[in-house]
Amino acid sequence: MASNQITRTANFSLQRGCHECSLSKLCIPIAVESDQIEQLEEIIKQGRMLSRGDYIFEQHSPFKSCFALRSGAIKTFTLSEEGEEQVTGFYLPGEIIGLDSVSMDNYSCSAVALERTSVCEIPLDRFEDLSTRIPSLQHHFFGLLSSEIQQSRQLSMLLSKNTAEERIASLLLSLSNRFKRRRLSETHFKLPMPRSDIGNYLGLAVETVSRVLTRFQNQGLIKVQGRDIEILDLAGLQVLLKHDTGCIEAHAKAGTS
Amino acid sequence: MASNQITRTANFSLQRGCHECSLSKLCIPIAVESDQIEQLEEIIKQGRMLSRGDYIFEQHSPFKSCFALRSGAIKTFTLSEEGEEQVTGFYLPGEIIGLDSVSMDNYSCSAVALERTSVCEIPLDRFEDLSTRIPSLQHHFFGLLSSEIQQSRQLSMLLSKNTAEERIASLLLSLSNRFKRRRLSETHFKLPMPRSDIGNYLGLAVETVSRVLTRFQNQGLIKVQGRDIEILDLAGLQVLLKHDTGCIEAHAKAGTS
DNA sequence: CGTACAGTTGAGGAGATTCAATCATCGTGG
DNA sequence: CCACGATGATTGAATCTCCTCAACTGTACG
Repeated sequence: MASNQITRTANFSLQRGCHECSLSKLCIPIAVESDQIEQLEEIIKQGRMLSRGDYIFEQHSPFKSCFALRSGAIKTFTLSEEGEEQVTGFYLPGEIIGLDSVSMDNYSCSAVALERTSVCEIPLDRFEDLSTRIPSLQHHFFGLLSSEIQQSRQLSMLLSKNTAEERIASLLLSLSNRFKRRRLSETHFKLPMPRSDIGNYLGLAVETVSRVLTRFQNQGLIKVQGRDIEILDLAGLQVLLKHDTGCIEAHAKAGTS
Repeated sequence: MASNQITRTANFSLQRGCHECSLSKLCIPIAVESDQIEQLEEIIKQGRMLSRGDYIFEQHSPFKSCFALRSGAIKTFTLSEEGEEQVTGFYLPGEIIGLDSVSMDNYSCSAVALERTSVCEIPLDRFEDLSTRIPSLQHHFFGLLSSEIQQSRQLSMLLSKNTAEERIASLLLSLSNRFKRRRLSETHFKLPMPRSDIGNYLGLAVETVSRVLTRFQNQGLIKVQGRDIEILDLAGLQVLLKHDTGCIEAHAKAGTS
């Protein structure tokens, strides 16, 4: 059971709170004045640690909270009746998961850690309450939800119109951008997910993902070594997507407005 | 210019307000007490009429309002740099458009009437303001945005995993459900959009849409006569989608929670 | 009544999938 | 510490679905 896995890893604070968090300029705190940040900290449960494979929440279980990702990486997915998995998103630090289940009774997907990960819990009833008192917070949250819609739309567009190469280029560039935003290298990073998850997410067979990556390598666009990716020709990848405006951001998840 | 088309059709009230609107149980009013409904009416501009081809708003123009669809039908779409159209959604009475642009500076897509249509305008700054005073309204709007995310996710899943037949079956069933919700026939209706828009939306060539529809007809699932659709075997269509839970609702847009 | 436009139908081709086999990598236990 | 199994990743060959191109038919509207 997932719930066991969650409780197995103790709840302890990595840091004292949002005001000291290195991600505060990417995450929710960006929406509130510094003198209101303690009200935010009051409702947010800090830094739960998770190991790879641990569930943050499970599809169909009662919805209570969204989660802000502090470190690590998370994938969300749904299971069909036949138990087939469908990956719906990858999330990196500073991004928020569970937005698609807000004000639903149950989570519409499961979330699982792809590596050692820590998250902050945002109980939504208390957050809604706080939002009515801090209009800028409400405004920000509307924006988060809205941009999540837009990003999901762009994913749909990517899936409906673009080839395998374009889809994978798009994902690589999205990851690159998101690493860059955190002041990490935009050209050299490690994929947090296996090929199978990439394929599942992008509507491609694992084999196709593999083939495209080696093709990119042969073209001198990237250098692949397992999950280690080095982008040699950023512009070259971008050219592949020139068709669809903004699809570079298609997988970038909530976090900035 | 689209703005000309908008002003060309005069702004006049079809009905006095939300409290008399036949869609009040599908639309925003469902979220507020009857004694608060006048506060809602105060900020909502009623019943602007539009002809086929008229724009409700245009991509990249400044975002101000969302719109509730009162009658008719609307499609939303984006244009790529090369001017290629990408249909992002179809909307029917009781549903709300513009949610993907909330708290953005500009609309992220254009919205155009597919037939004679009337809409109610919801200026978002005033709506946000009202939301802080009516928590149930804020809660409802969070829910609207959230379910829009979910529906967009389900569309992504549909596009990434399903065949042409499954996609089209899904759209037909979605329309059927949405007509049913408005107490119209769920088995006999008129498609508000041309085949090209269906194909564009579902990531299929027009020819494929046509072929699948005739195939469905030959299989006795439906009866097609141009845009006139009669579903002869509702269960049969549903069987085609048994794989993906919920994708029947994938195209159903915001309106109920 | 003819000109657009929307929709249908057919033939051929391309991209991605599936099936199958091989290779690499990582964590674990002997 | 190395061998081993398991999982992840790669590569090849055959197949299939859907797209493209093309021609044709039907329909709406001036």
